[in-house]
Order: sequence, then structure tokens, then C-alpha cells
Amino acid sequence: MTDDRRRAVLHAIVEGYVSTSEPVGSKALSTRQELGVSPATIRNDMAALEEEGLIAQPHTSAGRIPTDKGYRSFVDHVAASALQDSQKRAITTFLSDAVDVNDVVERSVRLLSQLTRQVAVVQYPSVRESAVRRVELVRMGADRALAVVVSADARVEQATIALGEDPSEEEFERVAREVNQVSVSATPSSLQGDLDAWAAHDGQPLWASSLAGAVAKSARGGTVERVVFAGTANLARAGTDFEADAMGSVLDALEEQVVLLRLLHEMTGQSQDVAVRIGSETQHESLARTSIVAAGYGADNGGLSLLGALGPTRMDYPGTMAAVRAVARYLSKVVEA
Amino acid sequence: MTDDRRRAVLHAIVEGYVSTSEPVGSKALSTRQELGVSPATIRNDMAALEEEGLIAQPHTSAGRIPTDKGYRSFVDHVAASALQDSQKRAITTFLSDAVDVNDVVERSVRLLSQLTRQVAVVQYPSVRESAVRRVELVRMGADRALAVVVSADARVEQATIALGEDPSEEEFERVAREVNQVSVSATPSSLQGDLDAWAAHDGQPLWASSLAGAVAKSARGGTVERVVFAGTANLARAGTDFEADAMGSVLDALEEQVVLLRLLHEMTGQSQDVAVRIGSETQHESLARTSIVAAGYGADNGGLSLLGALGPTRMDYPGTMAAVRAVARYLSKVVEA
DNA sequence: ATTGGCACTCGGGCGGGTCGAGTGCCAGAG
DNA sequence: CTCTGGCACTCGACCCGCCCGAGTGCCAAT
Repeated sequence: MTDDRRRAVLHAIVEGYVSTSEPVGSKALSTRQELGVSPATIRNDMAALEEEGLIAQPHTSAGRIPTDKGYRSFVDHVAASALQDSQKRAITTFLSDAVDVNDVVERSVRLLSQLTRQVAVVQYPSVRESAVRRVELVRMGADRALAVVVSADARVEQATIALGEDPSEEEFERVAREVNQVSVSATPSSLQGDLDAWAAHDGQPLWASSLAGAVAKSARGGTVERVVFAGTANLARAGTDFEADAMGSVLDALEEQVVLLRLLHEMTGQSQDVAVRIGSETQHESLARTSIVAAGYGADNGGLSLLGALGPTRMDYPGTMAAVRAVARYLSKVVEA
Repeated sequence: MTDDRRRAVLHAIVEGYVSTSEPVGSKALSTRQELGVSPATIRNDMAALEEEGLIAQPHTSAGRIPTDKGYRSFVDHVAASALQDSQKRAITTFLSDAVDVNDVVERSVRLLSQLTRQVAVVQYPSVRESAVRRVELVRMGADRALAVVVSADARVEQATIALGEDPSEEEFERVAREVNQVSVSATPSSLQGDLDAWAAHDGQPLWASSLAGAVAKSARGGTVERVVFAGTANLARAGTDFEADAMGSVLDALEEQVVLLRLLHEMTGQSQDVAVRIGSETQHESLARTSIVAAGYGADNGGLSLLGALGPTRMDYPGTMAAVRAVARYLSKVVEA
């Protein structure tokens, strides 16, 4: 089947280019045992592949390298390789003795960057709406207070409230008592409404409503989505894949966070499984030469968080996908427990 | 005074090299109006400076570049330049509307990286020991609990406690009540002792002592020292100052954090003011070609935190020092308030 | 459909030659 | 004793021309 062989040729080109970072020619391919055909045959296939826009040559009389489209075809048709046992063991041993959420995320991102040899990014687990266990109000000065919300699933959120006036000690205490009563007795779904109703009562100070809002928001998931990175050094080591300038743009994009987060969300939007964006597919100027492999993790009942690996388009896709998938699975287990 | 002129020559070399990133020769220097002498004279001075090890030439018949020692001399003898008004305004406007500690640190590090065009690093404010306002205990499963400690200065710390057994609901509640009584009534200095005494009482479960330890630790300052970065892209843009490989090492060292923290501590150990480490002075292989400008901030009664800028040895020292000092001063004000 | 053969193209590497910036040294002037 | 102008020298950067070989496209043959 000539179609099969063409695919094989493409895969061989991808693998060759990924491992040597040099354009691969027909002769080199024919000596690989995989496809037992002559260079001339391969050249014909290459011409066809180039016609389809799957490969290109950097200049005449050089070997071929995959285009973004070529990588895409490769990724779509290749089965993600299995992780080596040593790597599986690494995951469990490395992550099992984490002590809290912070630690888990921290360890995960480091692990992922080591496994993939790329830049790893992990978003903090997003949490589902949960009951409030206690609200602590701390006076911080004449017109500011700190609200600490401890939720039933052991999250702790804090928010500062502008009071706009200087309530007496007794009133402050009273409000604190009441907001506790209301919040703790409410179910997650009724929380917002209950709090609003309470704040609207006669006799409540103006700042009661901002307090109510802050508490509700904290229960809902609270603070901004945060992501952490590791392995940015891998970008620098990526050899000739990046000009110094291009690397600057990538690092900027990473620090930007918001761009990356949106991208990750888009990628994992539909499916739970590993998703890949290749080069220009990122639709982002500064990421034109980078690929992202991402997956969601966490409870599948909505509270989905993201993690992924980012590197030059010339990356080991099967290996990276396997690592991302494995870490995502493991994190899901940990977070759900 | 020949000695004065030599210094002037050194400074001119440093400034020239910093701004052009190319070795500077005697002719170019003589045309600068600063020192009104002929190239030949400058050559003599250069020979002397080279003898002293302050400058060097990359290869014969090229201009001179400063050595680490040369930069050191420059830094020691130059007055830190003043910030431009626009920059001063930038600091105040940029930092004034921060809402909480997280936000302050986040904004500071970004600001510093923009002002210096280097990698900026800011350590979270370390806090002095403070009274405990409330301890919240949340059951997290059969044998684990989460302790949330809210301290009087509005910090919130959390720690997980391994219970090692499965206490009854009543006992759990009782311990929670008691640890609150003890903690809240204790003064900061007596806290550790009071908690230990309480945990050692008859009838306390085994895990009471780990709870006591966690609470005391949280009050003392709690979690690990954390640092945040910004502007790593500036490293990449630093032109030819770094090989791709060297840059990888630097990024690694940054992620390591512990190395950097130790270094920062050493630097600011004695004095409160801006400190500079140049190239090999860092005593660290991977930072051999980078310099660090650091300063402490925060209350001078012990709780000193650190911030700084890191970049290639070929950096604008006066400007960087001014920016670091300004941000440190501003942060001190904010944190003390 | 596959293969061997063949002419062609073009980038990379090598050697040689030139150019110029920068130096060190020295003798002379202030 | 210090500064200056002059001079010969060095050596890296750059340009040019050359060759080589990898890799290609095309074509005729199987």
C-alpha cells in the first residue's frame, strides 16, 4: 500500500528530525530497516508529501523537515508510547510523599519538566463550590478588615474588605457572628442568595454586602487561577531551535500567564484527553515555533484543572504526550482523594 | 593627578562596554570629552590598569573590557545614579493600588524587572512572631486534619496534621477548643512553651504535640521562604552575553531557589544597603557570568526580607542599584504599615 | 509501482588575501 | 616626571572564489 508507506516515510522523517535536529534525506531513510525500499522510491513519496504540505526543505538540496501540518499528521496517527517502568516508578515515588496542595503542584511541575525535558506548567487545582465551614474576620485598621474563609474541603481563602467607615467593636463582632451563622448553615447552592439576603437586611452596615460578596466568591473557588512553571532552562538548551530573541518572546508569553491559560482552556475544552497544539496552531505570534501538549486533570464533574508541557515544535511528541497523560492521571487521583 | 585619570579611564571603559557591548579602544576614549588627553596617554593608563587586573583584552589588538575586579572597582567608586522622576512616579502609581501581600510582591517583582531590564527576584516578606488570633481545625479524613492559623497581623497559615488514629468527633472538638484557648491567650514569646505544656498534659492524644508544633511554627513565620521571579526573558535578550548553554545553567540556578536565597542572605548579611556581587564573586559556577544587585527590605527589627536584580556582569550597575534601592525603600514602607 | 542512473543545484567549509582597529614602544616636548 | 605624536606590528573580521558532496528531480527500464 503506497499510502501506508507514505505515512511511514513521514513518521520516519519526523523521528529522524526530532532526534538529530537535522534535515533528513532520502538516502538516510532507505538505510533504515523499517521501510525496505530504495532512495528513489522514497524521493517520489517525499515529493508527494511536499505537495501535500506535510514536509518542506529549508533550502534546495537539503533534506526535508516536517511542517506544522506534518507534525500534526504524525501526532494524529501515532499511538502515544508507553512510559518506561522507571518513569512510572518515578512518578509515584516522587509525588506520593507530598504534604499539601502546594507541595503536590510544586512536585508535579518539576517532575513533568524532568520527564519531558520541556517547560512544564501546572495550574493549581480548581475547586468545586463547597460549603463554608467558618468565616474569620480580622480587623486590620480603621477602615479595613481581612476575611478568612475556611471551606469544608479544606481550602483557605482570604480577602480584604474596605469598610468605608469605622464600626464599633461590638458591631464588628456582631456582623462577624452573623455572617458565620448564615454562611455555615447555607448549602453551597443557596449560599450566594442567603448572603445577599442577609446583607440587605435593615441595620446592616454598607460593607456587609462587600463582605457577603467576598465570602461567596471564596466559596465558589476564590482567587485567580494560578499556574506554576518549571524547566524554563530546557528552552535555552533546546539547541538551535530558538533564536535568543524568539526565546525572549516565549518567556514573556509564559510570564503573561493569561495568554497561556486561555490557550490551555481552548485546547482541553472538549475532551478530557491529551491535546496538542503545534506551532502556528497556537494562533499566537510569539509561540509560532513552540508546541504545547496539555491535559486536564481533577474531578470530571466540572472542576477541571490543566497541566501541560511546552517546547519547540521539534519535540518528542509521543514521549511528551505519554508523560503528560501519566502525570495528569496521577494528579487526578491525588486531587480526588 | 594621574591616579584620578586612571579611575576615569576605567569608568569610561566600563560605561562604554556596558552601552555598546563591544571592547573599547584608546582612540574611541580619547574623543570622549570627559578626559581630554591623547590616545597614547590612555594607552599607558590602560597598560597600568591591565597590570592591576582591572581590565583585559579578549584577544590581541582588540579593545579592553572590564574584568570582574574592574567592575568591582567601578561599583565601589561610583555614586548610585538618581532615578528619573518618571521612574519614581512609576513606582508609586504601580504599587500603590495593590490589594494584598501577594499582589504587592507580584507587582514589585514585575516593576523591578521592568526598571532594571534584568531578572528581578523578590522574597516574600518574612514576618515577625505574632500573637495567634484563632486556630481552625478541619477534619480531612480518618487520620488527617488541616490546621489553619490566623495570626493577629492578618497572616493565614495552614498545615496538615497526621493524626495517626481516628479520634471521636467529641475528642476532636475538645482538642480544637483547647488549642484555641491556649494559643489565643498566650503571648508570642510564651506561645511555644504554653503549647508544649498543653500537649504534654495527661489525656491528650499523641497528635496533640504535632498540632502544637504546627501552630507554633505558623505563628513564628510559618512556611518556607518563597521567592518569585519576573523578567527571565531579559536574560534571553541580553544579546551575546550568554551562550544558550550558560543561560540554561542560570535558569536552573534560579529555579533551584535555595542557592539563590543563600547567596542573597550572604550579600545582605551585614548591611541594610544595596549589595552587589559580580561574576565570580558569587562563588557559584553557573552564575560565573552574572551579577546580582540585592537589598533587604522590611522592618529593621529583624524581619528582613530580600529582593534584587540579576543579570549579565555587563550590566548598568548605577541604574540597577538605584532601582533596587528605590523599590526596597518603597516596599519597606508598605510592609511596615 | 518500483528502481537505478544521471545531471543539476546549492549550501558549507576551506584557503588566501585585504583591511583596519588597536596595541606597545620610543623619542621628544613641556 | 608626564604627556604626546609617530611608527611598526599583530591579529581578528570580512570578503572572495573554489571545491565538494549531499540531496534532489527526472527519465528510462524492469
